[in-house]
Amino acid sequence: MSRPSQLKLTTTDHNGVSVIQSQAHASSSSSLPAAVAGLQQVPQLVPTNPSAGGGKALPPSKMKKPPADKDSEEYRQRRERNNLAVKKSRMRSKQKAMDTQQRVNELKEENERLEAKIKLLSKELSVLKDLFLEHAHNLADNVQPATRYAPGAHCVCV
Amino acid sequence: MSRPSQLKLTTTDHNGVSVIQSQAHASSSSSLPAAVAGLQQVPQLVPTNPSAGGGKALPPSKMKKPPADKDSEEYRQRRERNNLAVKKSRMRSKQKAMDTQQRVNELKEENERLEAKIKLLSKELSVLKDLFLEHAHNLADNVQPATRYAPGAHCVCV
DNA sequence: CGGGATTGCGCAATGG
DNA sequence: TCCATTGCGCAATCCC
Repeated sequence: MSRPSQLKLTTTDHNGVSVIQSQAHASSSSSLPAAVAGLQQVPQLVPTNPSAGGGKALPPSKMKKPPADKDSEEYRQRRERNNLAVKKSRMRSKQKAMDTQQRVNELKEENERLEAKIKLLSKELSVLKDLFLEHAHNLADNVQPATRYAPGAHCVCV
Repeated sequence: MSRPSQLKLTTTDHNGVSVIQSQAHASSSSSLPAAVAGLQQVPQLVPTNPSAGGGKALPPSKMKKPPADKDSEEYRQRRERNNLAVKKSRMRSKQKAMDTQQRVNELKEENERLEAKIKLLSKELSVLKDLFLEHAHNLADNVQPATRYAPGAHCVCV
């Protein structure tokens, strides 16, 4: 049935969110080449949505998703891991795209090859048929002067 | 041409930047958590490096690069525009990828079609050639013994 | 419940 | 100057 997997999320975001970002730390970031983008994103209120709509069967587990303490060491670790995963995923995605593009090129080439072959075969066939025709005419002339083929008729022996 | 395009930004360690972004606003409806990504990025030090290395030809224009005043109205405007552009660009990118994939499928189909045709033509050609051989034999053997076709051979005149 | 893989998104640098 | 593209990080999900 329908897959509600994709939230719509009409983000008409006006984020006028107030944020406090204090982070005085020697981020152990993986020394990215361009630390250029040393940004940081500040999370916004995360709805600790406890009792969602139809929820009911779920045991009342604590459901704690603390505000992702940016200072937390574990947090940074998770972030770094994810960043890595993201990079990997994107690389593969890009690679796949390139592969697909290349496949197109290969197929196009192959296509040309095949078309050329078809052209060749067609020509060969044509020549052979003409030969046959001629032969047929000869036979007709010599053997049966009476039986004439109408113009355009062919004699194909199979 | 040395292009200092890539800032190195040796963030050796004091990356500890603390920023305070207070913009308490009646977040009115925007508090919508559903706006899952209502984040904000905090910029990092942007080296307002005025006296760069080899620069020289450029007229001493004001060279104003205010560290992106987040509060600036114009800033927000630019950001929003860019976000829009980004979204658009990504959409096109994705679309292109899908198109490419579809192209692969089409080409594959076309290929099969062509190969089938080749097979057909080849067969036709083969038959015709055999016929030729047959006739050649007949002629060579003699000019008399009428039907002397090999078992299975046919002579069809059309 | 954990953890990598994806995905949508915003920011900034850069290209045109 | 503006838009387009691209690399990157964050967070929410998806999916084992």
